Amino acid sequence: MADDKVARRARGGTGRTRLAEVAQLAQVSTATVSRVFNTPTKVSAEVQARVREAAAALHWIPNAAGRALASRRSHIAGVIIPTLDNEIFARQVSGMQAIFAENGFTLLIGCSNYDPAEGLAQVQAMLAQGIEVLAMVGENYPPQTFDLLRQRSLPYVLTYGYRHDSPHPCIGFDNRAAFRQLADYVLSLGHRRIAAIFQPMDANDRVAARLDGLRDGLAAAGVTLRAADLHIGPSNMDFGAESLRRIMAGKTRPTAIICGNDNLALGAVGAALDLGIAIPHDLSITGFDDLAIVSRIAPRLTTMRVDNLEIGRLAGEMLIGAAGGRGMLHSIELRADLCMRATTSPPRSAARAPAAARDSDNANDHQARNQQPHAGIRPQRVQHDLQEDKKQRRTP
Amino acid sequence: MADDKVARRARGGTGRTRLAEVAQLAQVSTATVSRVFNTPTKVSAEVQARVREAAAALHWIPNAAGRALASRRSHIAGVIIPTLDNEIFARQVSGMQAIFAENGFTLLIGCSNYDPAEGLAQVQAMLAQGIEVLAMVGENYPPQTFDLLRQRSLPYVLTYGYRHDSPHPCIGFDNRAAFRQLADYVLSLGHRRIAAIFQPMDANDRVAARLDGLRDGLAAAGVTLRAADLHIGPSNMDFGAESLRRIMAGKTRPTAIICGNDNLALGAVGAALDLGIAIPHDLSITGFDDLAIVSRIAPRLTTMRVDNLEIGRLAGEMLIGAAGGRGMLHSIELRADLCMRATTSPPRSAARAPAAARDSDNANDHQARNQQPHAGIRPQRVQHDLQEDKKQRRTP
DNA sequence: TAAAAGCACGTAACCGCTTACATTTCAAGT
DNA sequence: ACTTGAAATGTAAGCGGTTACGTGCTTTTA
Repeated sequence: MADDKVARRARGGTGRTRLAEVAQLAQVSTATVSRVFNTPTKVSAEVQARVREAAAALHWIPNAAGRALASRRSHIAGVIIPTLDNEIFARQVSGMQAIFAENGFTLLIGCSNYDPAEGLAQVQAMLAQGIEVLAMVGENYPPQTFDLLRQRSLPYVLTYGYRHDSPHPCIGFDNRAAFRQLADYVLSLGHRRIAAIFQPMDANDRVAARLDGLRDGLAAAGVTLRAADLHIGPSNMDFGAESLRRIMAGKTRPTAIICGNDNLALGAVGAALDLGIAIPHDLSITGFDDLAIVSRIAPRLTTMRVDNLEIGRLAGEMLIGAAGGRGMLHSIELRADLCMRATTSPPRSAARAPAAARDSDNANDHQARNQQPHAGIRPQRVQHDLQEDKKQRRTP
Repeated sequence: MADDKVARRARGGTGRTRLAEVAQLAQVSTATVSRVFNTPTKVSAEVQARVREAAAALHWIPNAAGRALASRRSHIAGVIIPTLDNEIFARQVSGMQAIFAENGFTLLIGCSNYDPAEGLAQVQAMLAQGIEVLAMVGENYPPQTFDLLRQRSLPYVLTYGYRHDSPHPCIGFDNRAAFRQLADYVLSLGHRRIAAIFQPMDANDRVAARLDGLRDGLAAAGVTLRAADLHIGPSNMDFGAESLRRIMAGKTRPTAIICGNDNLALGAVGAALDLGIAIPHDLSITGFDDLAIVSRIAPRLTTMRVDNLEIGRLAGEMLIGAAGGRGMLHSIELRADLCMRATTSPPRSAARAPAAARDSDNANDHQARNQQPHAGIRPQRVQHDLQEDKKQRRTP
């Protein structure tokens, strides 16, 4: 009776061919089939051939859920990025995916849209999916997020940013140091009145670090960033353009503008040109990221570059190691390279600039090297991209 | 004896808290816990509260593998794109992910790197993961791919391209018609010697369709595309630039160049400017895609726009419907809108051009309207972006 | 040459959850 | 008062694999 009912129960199933069917066709046990695909050395050649043939004949594709359940390994990795709508994150994901794919891992991608809470939600969803390891851009997530990870002792690594005093393993560059470098460079050109256009820094540790770095540099040179010269808003070209117009509408204009990233810089450059402001003669502008486009359009943007593909790869490799039990999680610092191009030069008032910039007429005069020099010839690329083509590499 | 051994067996498990533990703490059966989270209406309020409390206390996150196995539903969707390194695909994925997330689906992203075989491999991996539905860009996949899908009657939709005679449901625009439109536009400006720079079309149906559309248009006007004027190569700015130099090195230069996409066009424009060729006066250039950047930098590129975010959303919605058993898969054609901007104008030889272009000196002279005009005022946007701001919409 | 040690493969107990069916309870219908 | 049925909960059989153990057999080892 009871047996009847059980037998009558709809034979659930997904309809997909199962390992058991392969086993039946190959006349072996299910265990053997499993071994053929997981530990082939444990199965004789003949049997193996028979099983593979059967599997192929039935178009069998193993069911990942069943496998994950039984083996307690999902072979799924996760990565949380702010948005796919950004070349630099997309590139990181590309690098990571390549590594994970090579190692039989599926990569789950989650976008936080720059919202910490959404980031946490994504992490939870991924934990449900059974990710074995996780990479996350930045460290702006609710503390609870890291508790969850620690609780499950799930290997994770933060990417893009690097802070020597971070409590988490991270792979990236030091935002603060990078902007300090940028500030030093601009100051070395002789600029003393400098404005800044940045993306919002709530929920974005990286941006805050950048601004800190900028301030470090300015402070060291005795220059202050006036409140009126700091514009913070959406990270897009429109805001860059709008901010530039606002900045240049003031009574005393800065001679240089440091932007939080390339998009803002691109917008600012465009707006400046529209206003008839000569770049870099009347105004120097810098970006950050070295988006593919910025070195290919005029005026070629001075910016800083980080090898995001490499960040992705390194993160992938480290996490694969951690998932396998081999390898330890640790931090890796990458260099951010300054790409001096055609949107920076000494200010017109360079004659009155400090010693460093006065020593030699040309020493820091990128303008002379980059823009149409009176001599008519333009040898700028050679000099100009001096740093530009150096490969980025891990800091020793 | 045997019992002893069984009992002694290592208590496997992942270490994660399980539903059973929640049930125990809440003093209910596992079935009830499951119901609380899946069919809450079937559980009384008090019990529900007790269960939720227990789950929260234990930080329980359901195991997706177990759930998938038991329910025969993975709640996983897949999407295959050529590469993440492209704004248009990234945007499609964004749109799709938003919809899927809203519906409790996890989106798996796979990149084929423009390689059909790799695309098939990705599909197989996704089938293993148990995707319930699939979106794929383009239709360039080994036939076997579609067999697999049909075999499992897995709902899928192709995106980006649309062909009324396609055997698959697809959501996108008609590449051929779009390039026909582009060709007609360029011809209407009076151009008769036209060159083309395209990405490779092996393994890329979309590109072939584009070239067909271009040829359709030219043929209708009695113009032929000479072999020497068709340059095919990697879809990047470098190749665009290189091709332009090659084209302009010929004895008789074309007056217009139609590029397969914005990247190629961007490269061509840059190279032309470097050569001192006036755009669009000496040479008109068109792109395709309307990347975010191309309307923000000078000279603003004439191109065509497709709403990729919408494509993603529509695909997501349709597939969600299909996964739920509701809703049918069908094709949707979107418009591709021509964005006439500053890189196209009648050729210098317009005096000898057909009536349409001769009527007014300025009618189609984008150059005059967009670049610094002598008059000082620049009313071009109004006229110029006439079509540019129209929202793209589904073809009725 | 007998005992120990591999090998190759089969058996069956899970993995964590869902869900068909069984059971209990209680208000409504007759 | 008794049947009926809906509502709430429990019981336990899988879902499709993996893998610890067990079972014959063929090689070493002593």
